[in-house]
Amino acid sequence: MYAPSEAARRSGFSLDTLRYYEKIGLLSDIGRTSAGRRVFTDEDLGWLVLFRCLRDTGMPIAQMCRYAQLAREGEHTAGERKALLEEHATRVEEQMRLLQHQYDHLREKIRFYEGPADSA
Amino acid sequence: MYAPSEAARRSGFSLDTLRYYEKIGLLSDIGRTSAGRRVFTDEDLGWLVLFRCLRDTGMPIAQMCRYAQLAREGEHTAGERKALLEEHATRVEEQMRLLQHQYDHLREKIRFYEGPADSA
DNA sequence: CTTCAACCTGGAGCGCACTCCAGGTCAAGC
DNA sequence: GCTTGACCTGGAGTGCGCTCCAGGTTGAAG
Repeated sequence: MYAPSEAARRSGFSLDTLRYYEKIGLLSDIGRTSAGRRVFTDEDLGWLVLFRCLRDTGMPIAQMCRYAQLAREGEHTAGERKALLEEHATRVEEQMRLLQHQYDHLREKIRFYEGPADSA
Repeated sequence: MYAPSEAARRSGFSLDTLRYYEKIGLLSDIGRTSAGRRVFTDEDLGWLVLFRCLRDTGMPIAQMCRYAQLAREGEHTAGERKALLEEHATRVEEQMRLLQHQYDHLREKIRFYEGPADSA
């Protein structure tokens, strides 16, 4: 059981972002104290860790919502969920290749500044 | 000498983006025909390739503007420009590490769907 | 000579993912 | 019992990087 600030700290999302994620239905069934304050469980934290992973790899929020929705629908959507993650992983691989490629370019550009004269 | 559409095709930026880059001063001194149409040189294309590289690696436009401004100021800013690129390269390395890390997480998550039962 | 696609301008609009704000509630420590 | 700070809500605002639009011009092809 974690207070909002603790959940924010552990997940790396801001308090506002946690509230936002609940508002748009990405997080659901977040517990509340009698006074209405949110209480995050370890399971909620697990979701947040997943969302962190998906966001850091560039998945749009709409797609995360879709994944979360599927998970709520039950075990029979496991195949679809897996497919969704695999498609995403493929896109991430593409992204990594591009990033590596452009990084190499960048390093080459920097080398121009080390050797002979250059401009631009 | 390239027409706008050709420059767009070769650089991977849209026509609107090329115009936008000129408007904000990222591109400057783009040639014009007597009728006012843009004419891109090989040097301009070289800049666009660099901008493509920097954008793809996540550099904010403001920083690219700063780099372009330095280049316009002359050879004596070479050190500063190099430093700017190196700092950026360092951030890109960080980004690559994070991406790889989260990609590994993602692959692990996918493996859960392959083996025993799982949810979430 | 007409047509049509490519181009021009200034400025408005958009999509995304938050982020901030005002005004209010509540719990714990002094 | 009062202060303080973490929390609540609904809704407005922000920053980034484009993207689109209206209304007009140009120039090569048929």
